[in-house]
Amino acid sequence: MLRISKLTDYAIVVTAAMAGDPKRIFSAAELSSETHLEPPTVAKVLKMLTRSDLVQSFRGASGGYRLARTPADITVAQLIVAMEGPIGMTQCSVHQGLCSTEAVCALRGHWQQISRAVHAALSEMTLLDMTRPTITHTLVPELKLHNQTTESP
Amino acid sequence: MLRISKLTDYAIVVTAAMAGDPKRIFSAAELSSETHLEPPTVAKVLKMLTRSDLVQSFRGASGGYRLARTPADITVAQLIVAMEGPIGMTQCSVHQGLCSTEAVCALRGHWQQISRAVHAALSEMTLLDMTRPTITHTLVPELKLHNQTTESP
DNA sequence: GCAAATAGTACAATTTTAGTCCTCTTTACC
DNA sequence: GGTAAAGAGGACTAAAATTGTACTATTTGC
Ligand code: FES
Ligand code: FES
Repeated sequence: MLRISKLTDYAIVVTAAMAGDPKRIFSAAELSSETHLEPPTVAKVLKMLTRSDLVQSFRGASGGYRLARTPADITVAQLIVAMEGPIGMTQCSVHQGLCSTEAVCALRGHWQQISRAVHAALSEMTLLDMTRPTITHTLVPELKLHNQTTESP
Repeated sequence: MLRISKLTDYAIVVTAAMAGDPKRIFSAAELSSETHLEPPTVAKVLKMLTRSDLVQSFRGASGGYRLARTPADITVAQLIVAMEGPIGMTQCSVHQGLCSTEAVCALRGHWQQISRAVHAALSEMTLLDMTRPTITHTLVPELKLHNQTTESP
């Protein structure tokens, strides 16, 4: 299914909520009730994002979190990388020894190429885009070109 | 990490091996020794691919498997879909009820857009491409346009 | 009929992921 | 200075998904 983890999904929900008011400092509890996610989960996500410098944290009473940059400068790719590590689709992008003859195997280079393409696609969507009304920048005509033979349940 | 499953990886290794001689009928055992993957694993993968009509199977003595189409007509996207189901990156692409207010949530549509972009990227790589020497069709200049701020170990 | 080979299904073990909790440190405010 | 609010960090449990394997049935060539 080629999916991101739930935690990553949450991270985007939470940051999208923060993007609604980029200057404001939100406590984890506030974000929890706003997003309807469990407080410990929200806290965990925010901590991870803080370590990657995508959000700023303020400790102490009346502390909280704030986006470290403007929503337009935070991409989905960055969020995914922060939560899951580098985008690489195969084991063999990292290790080797899976394939027939490692030395001869052409697949590896191609996987890296594919990963870059995916990364590029994910880099084009920013948090700002995500907060816009859904079908905003409709590239609908373009989409018709790829008629999904593979449906979507 | 946004990765495909190992089984999917194997599927591509196996089909790439078959692409080396598209007309030939390989037994699962042959493919196993050629790819250095365990026989039961190779068998499982081939069965799944058969159900999606990406490979043809021939039962009985001297039976085996063969690609159902030419390598140029089988894309990585098709292989991934065959192994993992439709490409959709989030839960919320399928279910709903995760986000603040489902009705208002702008994310869902954007996720679908992203998934389509990824699918398009994966559709551009065929099995034929995969069997070519690694850096074959270098779209390198194009890649430079997206300077990865997020590195890649 | 027999042997080779796939189909299909079911299962156990492993590995990941999710989710929670607890303790420590920092800071605002009285 | 004391107290309470809030985050940092890590450890731990439980649940889910993935892997890998085994077994039985069916098909086909000789
Ligand atoms: S399949 Fe990844 S290096 Fe060969
Ligand atoms: S986050 Fe997916 S629908 Fe809102």
